[in-house]
Amino acid sequence: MPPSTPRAPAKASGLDCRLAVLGADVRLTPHRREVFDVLAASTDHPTAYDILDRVKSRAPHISLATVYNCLEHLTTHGLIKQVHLERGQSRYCANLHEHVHFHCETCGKVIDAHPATDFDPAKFWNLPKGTRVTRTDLAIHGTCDACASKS
Amino acid sequence: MPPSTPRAPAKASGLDCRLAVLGADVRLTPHRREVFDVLAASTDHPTAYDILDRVKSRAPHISLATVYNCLEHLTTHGLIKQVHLERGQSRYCANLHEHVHFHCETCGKVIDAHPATDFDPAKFWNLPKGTRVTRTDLAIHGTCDACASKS
DNA sequence: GGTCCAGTTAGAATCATTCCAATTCTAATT
DNA sequence: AATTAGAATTGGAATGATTCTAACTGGACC
Repeated sequence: MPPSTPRAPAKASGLDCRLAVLGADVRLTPHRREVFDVLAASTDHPTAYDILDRVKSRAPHISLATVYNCLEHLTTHGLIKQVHLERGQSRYCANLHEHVHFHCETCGKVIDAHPATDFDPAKFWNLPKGTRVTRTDLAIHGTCDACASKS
Repeated sequence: MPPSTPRAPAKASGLDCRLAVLGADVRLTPHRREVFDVLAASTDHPTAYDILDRVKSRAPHISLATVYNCLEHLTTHGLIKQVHLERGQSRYCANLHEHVHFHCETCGKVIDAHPATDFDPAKFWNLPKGTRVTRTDLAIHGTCDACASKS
C-alpha cells in the first residue's frame, strides 16, 4: 500500500499544542501536556502511578496506558528523563539541567544535585578507544540528612 | 543418590566452604560457590538467567530460585554487585575494584571502565548538608567502538 | 457523510522477580 | 548412628511493573 502525500499536522485544535525544546518541535496533545505539566511541577521524581494520580485531578478519565504512552513520547523527544535508581518502578524527572541523583537508602527520597564544577567522565575513566558517549547517569546512594540525624 | 555412595568428607563439601572477603567471613554453600565462580569468570555482566545457564553445566539441578537466592546472599555480603543500567533484568558483576559501567545502546554490551585518576563525587556535585554517601553508581551510555565503526 | 489516522482506552499478556510451602541437607547434639 | 533444629533448595504460584493488543474516538481532509 503506497503511502499518499504526507498529511499536514493537525492544527487549530487541541492537538496543536507544541513545545519547542532543545531545538525540537514536539507535538503535545492535551494529555501529554498534562503529564508534562504534572512532572514539571514535581520535584520528587514520581513513578508512573504517582503521575497517574496527579493527572487524574485534571483529566479524570486518563488511563495508566496513556500515562505510559505520554511518558514514552516525552522521554524519546527529550522533554523528560527516565530514572532507574533501583529495580522496580521507573521514576521520571523533568529537570533537564545537568544533574545527578542522590538516593536515600533509608527513606527512598531522591534529590537532584547540581554540578559545582565541570564534569567530563572521559577525564576520570579509561574508556575503550572509539567509544562515543551520549549521556552519563550518576546515582549517589547513601543517607539523607533527615534520616542520618534520626539514627 | 545411590545408598552405596560413601559420605563425602565434611571438609570438602557442605556448608563449611568459606571465603574471606573484605574482612568478612562469608559462608558459601556449593551452589553459592558455583554461582560466584561463574560470575567471577564472566566479564559480560550476566543476568540471573545467563548465570543459571552457565551454572547448569556444573550443577544441572539448580533452580532459578536458588540462583536468585545465591545472588542475593552474595550481594548482601559484598562479594558481588547488582547492576541496573536500564529497566528489565538486573545484571551482576564480580569486579569489586572501583569502576564504572559503559553501556553500548546499540549492541547492549557492558564494559567495565576503571578510574584514570581519583574521583570524589562530593567535589563535583552540591549535595545537601548532612548527606552521607555510601556508594556511587556511574553509568556511561553511548556507542561502543565496534558499533560506531559499523554505522 | 466517509475515510483516515494519531491518540486513547481497558484489559490481556509478558517479564523479571519474589514469595511460599514442602522437602532436603548440614551441623550439632544425643 | 539417630535426633533434631535450622539453613538451603526446590517447583510452582503470586506479584508488580510494564508492554501489548485490538477496539474506539474525534478531528482533518476529501
